[in-house]
Amino acid sequence: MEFLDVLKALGDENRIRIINLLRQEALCVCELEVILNLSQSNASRHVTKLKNAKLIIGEKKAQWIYYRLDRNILEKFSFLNALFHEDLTRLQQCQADLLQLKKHKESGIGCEELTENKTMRL
Amino acid sequence: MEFLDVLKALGDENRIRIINLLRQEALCVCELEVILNLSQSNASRHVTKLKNAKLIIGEKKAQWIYYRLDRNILEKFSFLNALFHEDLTRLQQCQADLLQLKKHKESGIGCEELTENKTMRL
DNA sequence: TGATTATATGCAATTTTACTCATTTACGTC
DNA sequence: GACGTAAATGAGTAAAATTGCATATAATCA
Repeated sequence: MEFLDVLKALGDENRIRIINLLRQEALCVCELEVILNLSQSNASRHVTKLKNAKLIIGEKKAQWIYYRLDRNILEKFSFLNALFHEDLTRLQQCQADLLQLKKHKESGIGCEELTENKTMRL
Repeated sequence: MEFLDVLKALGDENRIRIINLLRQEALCVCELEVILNLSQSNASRHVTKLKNAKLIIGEKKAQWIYYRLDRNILEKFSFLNALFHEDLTRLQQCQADLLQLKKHKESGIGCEELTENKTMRL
């Protein structure tokens, strides 16, 4: 059942935290890596698992791949709406992670901003 | 997070099938065993896991323990309502299991009925 | 009391999952 | 083309989960 793949993909703390961040905005692996303090390969593997479960999709932009929630699956399994938009928002860890995300974005050391700054400096 | 325990408990086919049956009515381990064709210890272990995640509670009656969904958790995590009452009902396997449950109940060889018949025969 | 039934659990085997390290592939900059 | 960064993946390991078999406990019945 693909339904079970979805549930299995959700049964991991790191992947729940990733989902929570992507709920807010599209992010690439290197950003998830920093915000959640995961190793590169570990972050990538969790993202791959979420992608295989069709919970997220990635869009390539230059050398980055921006991952975001896939709306198709939200329509397919109605429990995901409640899970993502209600239950997740109440979790302490998820709230803390969103703060980290905000900090990270404001710090201006995001992967893309860095490149843009480099470019601007030329 | 107890939230994660719930998600992990749901990430298994046998446990989803158990949940699906208990959605319909309270059942004891020996009935789940027959309907889902699981070994006794395996059925018991899955039930224990669901119980630990507080998804189900058991009520002892004579030598049986009747397990049913715990309404408290449904109020705590809103996604469970949609999951149990919408998404589960659409799964082929779950629909088939409900038919099996019906058959099992009608057959009159349920654990309690058997005892009742025995009693009546006396 | 002794036999039967329902349930839980200790132990061990097997499978699955998560993780790290090192490497590869792809894209972009100099 | 050489170098640097992003992302994926192969290999290996450690931890966790699933399961079966045998046994233990508790309740019921004869």
